[in-house]
Amino acid sequence: MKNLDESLLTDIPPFRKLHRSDIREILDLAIPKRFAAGTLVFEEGMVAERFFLLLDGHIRVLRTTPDGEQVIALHIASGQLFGIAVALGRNQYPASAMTADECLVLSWPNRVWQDFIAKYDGFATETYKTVGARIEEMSSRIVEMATQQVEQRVACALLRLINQTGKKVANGIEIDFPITRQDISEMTGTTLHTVSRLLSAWEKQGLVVSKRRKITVTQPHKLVLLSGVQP
Amino acid sequence: MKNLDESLLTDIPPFRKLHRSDIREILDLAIPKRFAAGTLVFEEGMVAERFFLLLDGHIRVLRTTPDGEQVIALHIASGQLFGIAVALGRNQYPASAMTADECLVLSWPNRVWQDFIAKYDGFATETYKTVGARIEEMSSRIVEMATQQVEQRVACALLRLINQTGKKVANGIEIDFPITRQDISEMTGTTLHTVSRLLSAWEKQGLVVSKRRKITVTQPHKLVLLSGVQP
DNA sequence: GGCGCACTTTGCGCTGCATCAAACTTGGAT
DNA sequence: ATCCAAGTTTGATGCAGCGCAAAGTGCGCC
Repeated sequence: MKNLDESLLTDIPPFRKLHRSDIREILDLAIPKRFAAGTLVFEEGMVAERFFLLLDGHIRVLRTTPDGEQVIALHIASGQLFGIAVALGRNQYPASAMTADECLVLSWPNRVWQDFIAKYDGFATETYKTVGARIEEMSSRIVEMATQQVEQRVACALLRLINQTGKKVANGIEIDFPITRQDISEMTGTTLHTVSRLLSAWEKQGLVVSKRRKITVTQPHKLVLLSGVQP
Repeated sequence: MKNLDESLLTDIPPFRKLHRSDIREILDLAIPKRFAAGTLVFEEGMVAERFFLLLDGHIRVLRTTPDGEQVIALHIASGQLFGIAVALGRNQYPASAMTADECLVLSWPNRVWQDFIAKYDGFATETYKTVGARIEEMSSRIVEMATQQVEQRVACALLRLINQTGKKVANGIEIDFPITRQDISEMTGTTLHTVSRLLSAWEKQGLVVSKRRKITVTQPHKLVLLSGVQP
């Protein structure tokens, strides 16, 4: 499309070191698109032809089991690349990407990837830093799922969410996109019932406040205690 | 050290496209080292100064929880790079690497990484393909842990092991390095007791044969059925 | 050859969490 | 204003698999 403003990319790590003219070139190759909440950007198994940058909103990376259960592998916050199968030598997307709220996304065809890597200083390094962070997150989740009880896993999931996408508000830190008990159960490998019971209990103890599709953590510190890191 | 033979690297993907002279250069920069079974090559949290290639043997990638429990994140088969924190913008190793059997390892200082990437055609691509495969494996494990019963998870773990490091023998496919019930429990987030019960049951049904520290899968197909993929 | 350790097996009771079931709440659509 | 679907809460029940305990077995080593 036309006339995306250069300032869109200047604060985003993979592009931070670039000159205005480089950013212009990059933007001119991009296709911007708006997605409504709850829509798929791409689906697991699709042939990967493009890679994406989330400019605004929040994205869930999902995998679906043969019998239709969903698991949320991770969340993408704005400013991050996603769907970068091309960077990892995959020709299909290994998971689906669904918007959690309204999203603004840029995308480029895979063929420009090599140019970006070769031409733009810091692009490769910063991108693979993101990959490294995601690997670290995934491996932490594996450790959690292997060793911790449900309560601790849910606490960890909540902490991770407020760290990554939390917004400071009057009474604490809130998760600034709509999220249901079901979503949290899909992040932690439990059921929405159990998550509901936990949140109710925590609300009674004053650790969190939650309305429908909205959670605010009022006492992160106490949640950390529950999560069972370094006892 | 001296005089490593060029043929060591010619079949290994990241180096496959290179000329003999390039391989010579690369080998001259490498330090080879032998590790006995059950020793640490590097430890979680250590400042990452080198990256590694496993020439022979098998390596377990471990993480340890605050209360001392171990989780096996993945296994490395010979011919693969590991400890490539440098490729992912990390300056500490995010996990420990322990040999499962006797291993022969090459290593290089991180500072040559950029040169390898820049200079050697296909090195980056092949390396990141490996990274992609590991991400895929980890995300599959997350899905399994979130949705499957212990029996299915153990079946999956066994299948993964024989696919990655299995050796065909007379009566089936064996895992060709020593592995205990405890190890399998650390891969699947269960207890050695449960693994022992499962293996005993499977042995009665003729799916596997196992001796101490040794497992042979005799009927992989039936194990696939148990593992619960695509019903 | 036999001591001792590391690994394995098996039994039993208990519990954390899933499963089933049903009512309640909320916000958006008409 | 009313209705409805989506999300949430709460109770009751069952069982997979963990924790604990104790005995068995193969292997390396002196």
